[in-house]
Amino acid sequence: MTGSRTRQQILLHAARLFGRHGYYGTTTRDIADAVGIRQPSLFYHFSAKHQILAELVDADLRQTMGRLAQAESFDTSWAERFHFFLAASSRDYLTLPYDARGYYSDAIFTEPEFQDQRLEIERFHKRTQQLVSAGVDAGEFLGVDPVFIQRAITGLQFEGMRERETNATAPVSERPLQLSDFILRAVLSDPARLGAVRAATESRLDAVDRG
Amino acid sequence: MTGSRTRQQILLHAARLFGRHGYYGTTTRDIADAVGIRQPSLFYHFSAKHQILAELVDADLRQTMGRLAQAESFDTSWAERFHFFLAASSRDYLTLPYDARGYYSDAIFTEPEFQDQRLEIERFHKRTQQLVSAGVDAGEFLGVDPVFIQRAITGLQFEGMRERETNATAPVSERPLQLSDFILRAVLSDPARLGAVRAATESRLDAVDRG
DNA sequence: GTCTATATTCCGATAGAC
DNA sequence: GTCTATCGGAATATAGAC
Repeated sequence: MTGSRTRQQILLHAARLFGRHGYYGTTTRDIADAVGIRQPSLFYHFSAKHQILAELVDADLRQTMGRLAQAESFDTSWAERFHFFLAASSRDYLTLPYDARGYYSDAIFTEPEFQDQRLEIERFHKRTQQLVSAGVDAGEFLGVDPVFIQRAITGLQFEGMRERETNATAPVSERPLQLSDFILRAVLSDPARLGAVRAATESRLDAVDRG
Repeated sequence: MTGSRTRQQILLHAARLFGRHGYYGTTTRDIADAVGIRQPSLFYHFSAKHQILAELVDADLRQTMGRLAQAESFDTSWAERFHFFLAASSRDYLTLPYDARGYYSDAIFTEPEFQDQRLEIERFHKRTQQLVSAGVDAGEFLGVDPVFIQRAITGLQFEGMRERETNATAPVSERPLQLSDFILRAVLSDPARLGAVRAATESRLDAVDRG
């Protein structure tokens, strides 16, 4: 993410405060205090409070959509594609200092100033549902409702974000594979495949890290 | 829930608005407009805005804790107890006109005026984790992290509440068993048991309905 | 780029008439 | 039990000095 050091600090602390107290529960004064500047100084870097959240969501959606494209590009089973996507995009919580994925279902995006984000989130949700549908059609997944699964992912990632922002001792490094294992166990027609699927994801994540 | 008709209308519309826009994103004027009264008239029925949310949470926690006690009282396997609790407490979304379960992880409860609710929610989370741990110790469940499972339930129910409040066409009647099946499939050591476990829950829910 | 000072709007809550 | 009128405080955002 580009911008001056102060600008990055604003994004970092805003993401953490939004995660703890929500968008409306966080004031521009709270953000400024966390950064160590006065409240009006925020408006030199951002034209409005909602621009801060919009930029956080845009950056995260770009990365998450990239993870989806990366997963789809693998020449492998739907189970491995899905598991990799879930683990990799969840793991991005760890490597990014801030993350707004948990807001993907938030009612905040019904506000007119967030229309661009709402439309992009809808596209992302649709593509996630298509990934699940493909696995169902191929017989790899049980006849689950793709909309339910997509909403389950959103709920689990929202809760994961909350856990990171509200619980300093959260064992966050285990969560990405816990989450992807949890969802795959719930949808796989043959749960015995999970061990191999997980191993494939681990080797792909290692490859991504090295290259 | 006791109280005059207007008081019940306030609780109903407040729950829906909190679900759509969050606690801070909902103003007392929004609630009053939905009920069809003027904003100060709210304060004849409730001494403060936070008393509205507190009452919603108290009523829901009473019911949910009752479901947990009911599930624990059954002389059966941990899988059947857990599945019944998840389906029954999720189904309460349908029979109650309003519900605040989705807020159980909300940062709002770190505010001092919600201390009572925070402590009761912590007790509820602990008991849920104990139910999962018992199933793990008995070998019925995989060696999952009870804290992760409890947070997963919270995330899934939060998303379920959001779906009900933001999507008028949501197929909400299927969600309770979808949710309990989803979680049980993810934790059962022997996934083949799910059919029987689900059947047991369905017959228990029928029995509960008949009295 | 950050500051002080302040405009403006909005929110929760109270007072008192009916 | 609901209303009109309004208070006090807090929130976002702007103006202009440094």
